Amino acid sequence: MALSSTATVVPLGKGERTAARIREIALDQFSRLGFERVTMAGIADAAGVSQATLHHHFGDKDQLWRAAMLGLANVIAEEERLLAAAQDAPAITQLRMAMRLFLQISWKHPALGRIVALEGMAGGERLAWLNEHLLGGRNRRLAALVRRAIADRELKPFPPEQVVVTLQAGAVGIINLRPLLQVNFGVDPDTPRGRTAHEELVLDGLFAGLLTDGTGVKKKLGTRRTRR
Amino acid sequence: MALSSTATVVPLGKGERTAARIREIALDQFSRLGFERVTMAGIADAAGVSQATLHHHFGDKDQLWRAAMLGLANVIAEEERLLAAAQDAPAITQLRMAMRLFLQISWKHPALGRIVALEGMAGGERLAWLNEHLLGGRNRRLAALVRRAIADRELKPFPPEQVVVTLQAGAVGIINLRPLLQVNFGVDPDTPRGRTAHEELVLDGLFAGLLTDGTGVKKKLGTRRTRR
DNA sequence: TGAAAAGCTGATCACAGAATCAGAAATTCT
DNA sequence: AGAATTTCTGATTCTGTGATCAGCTTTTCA
Repeated sequence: MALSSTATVVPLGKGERTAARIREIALDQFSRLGFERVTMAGIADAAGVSQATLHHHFGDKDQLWRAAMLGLANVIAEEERLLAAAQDAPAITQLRMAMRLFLQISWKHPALGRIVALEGMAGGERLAWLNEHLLGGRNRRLAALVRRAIADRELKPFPPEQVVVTLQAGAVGIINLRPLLQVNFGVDPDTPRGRTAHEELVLDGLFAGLLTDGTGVKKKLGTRRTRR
Repeated sequence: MALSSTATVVPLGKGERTAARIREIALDQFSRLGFERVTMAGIADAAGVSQATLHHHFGDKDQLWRAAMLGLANVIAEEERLLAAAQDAPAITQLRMAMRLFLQISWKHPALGRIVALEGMAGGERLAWLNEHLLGGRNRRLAALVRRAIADRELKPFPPEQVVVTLQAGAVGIINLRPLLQVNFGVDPDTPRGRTAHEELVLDGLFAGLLTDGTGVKKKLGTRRTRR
């Protein structure tokens, strides 16, 4: 039940507090199990309220889902803010930073990656909603960065939209297929060490490629950490 | 309702025919919607039989799921066979071929990638089953190839298991996040042209990296097609 | 050809989960 | 304090879904 820092200073009333708690729990469950496997009773239980309370605050299950998703808006805004600080850097640097940020943020807020993967695969109305309200702007901005990086001759001239989704899909896939990693190789990526190794692998793998440059020596790239 | 070529020569009886049809439809629906969103009634409807028939042939929903999944065994066997033909080639070549095969096969049998993604993300009993009965051997074989390729100094020395899952996740993610691609950029990867471009992007992107080598000229790699 | 087995169905049951509602309890407002 | 409003609940309804079963039809086979 660790709650995120809601930046509001207003001392929210009782109703708003339980509503917020419900939203958090709902976000967690929705992202973990997917829409269908989540039950109103389950959320109510975890939140320590009656099922009817959920309906009182949010109407129906769909509306609760949307309310919960808006909790991710903060997360994305956080990424935007950190990225905006580097807006004068070369496009390729910003791109790399964006991917690193996404991985780090996905680590801090696992719901983000899981939701993108789950709904991105399912398609349908919920994906459309997510895109309109949460992801669309970010994706368009990334595509613009890719275009600039290609113009700068820093990226190979693949179709920019596909590059964005490739980067995104790679990251999302890797974040979410952890169970596969665990089941197959007994590796636990849920440790600080494992996580860092994973990040490096993803970033270097995607950007610089897995192949050596022929000499057997891994060329060290600019992987400097984003300052916090 | 285009049915795949069941290689059996025995002129299967009526019961086996409908059972096979049910399995096919079930595989399609399970991979598309995930276990929970699939209903027995839906499958029965699509197969043109009564719901009770499903239970007659397969017992319960879980058993039907497993029966349907075994349909993928052929697909994986097909990959194995094509790959075995190149077992004397360098490990890195085999790896690249394996990835290309996986992409091509996933195109021909979309259920494979979707299932791996869906269940790989969900974890749980069904993933364990899949791993034991379908994917485990393949993954271990890929890991061995990666190890050899690293020993040959062809791949950077990342942890082999993570490399496998990275490759797999990248491919799976890209195959399955098509709706995301479509929603965001209006690109339709479901065309021969789009598909090929996609394959190249994934393979070159993952293996050689998205970055140019500094000269702005894309180094052409051995992307020769597997003969059929 | 006739009996046995296999294939299949409509009807029905049991149950989980979403949604509703009247009213109790708590909070806010004047 | 007392009214009004908000917050919350237990009980209930309703719908969708998995599963069962008795019996009809078709196929198999001796």
